[in-house]
Amino acid sequence: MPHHRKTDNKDFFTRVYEVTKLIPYGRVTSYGAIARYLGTGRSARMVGWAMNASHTSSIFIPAHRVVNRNGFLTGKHHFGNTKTMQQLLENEGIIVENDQIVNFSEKFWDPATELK
DNA sequence: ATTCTGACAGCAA
DNA sequence: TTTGCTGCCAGAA
Repeated sequence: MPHHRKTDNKDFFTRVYEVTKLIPYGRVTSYGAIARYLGTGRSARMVGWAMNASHTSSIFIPAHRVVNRNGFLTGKHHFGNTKTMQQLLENEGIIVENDQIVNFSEKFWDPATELK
């Protein structure tokens, strides 16, 4: 990919969504893990941007399954209600205490090792 | 064209 | 252990 234009930017968001959609029900991953899987390991913040934009997408993107590297629900304020993200996770059997996922290592799904 | 901003992550203190 | 700073880089407050 020699060039990097607007269409490519859109591809980045699309690629982020593609990976996000593959996160299994009841599992979670991190912004950085998605970034690394896409080969842009230093663009974790951009993954956050993509999650923010995903809410306006007509396609369902399970953005609630993306948390920070320590399992904290750092994106909770970007859902309609402050409690929404946690509720969505709890609906999938994930336990959240003090904005952090319990047994995070067991729930963690790393695209780099799970996808081939 | 320029500047500002973050749903992060890593590391220095 | 915890906090604070810095690099990051695509969008647009």
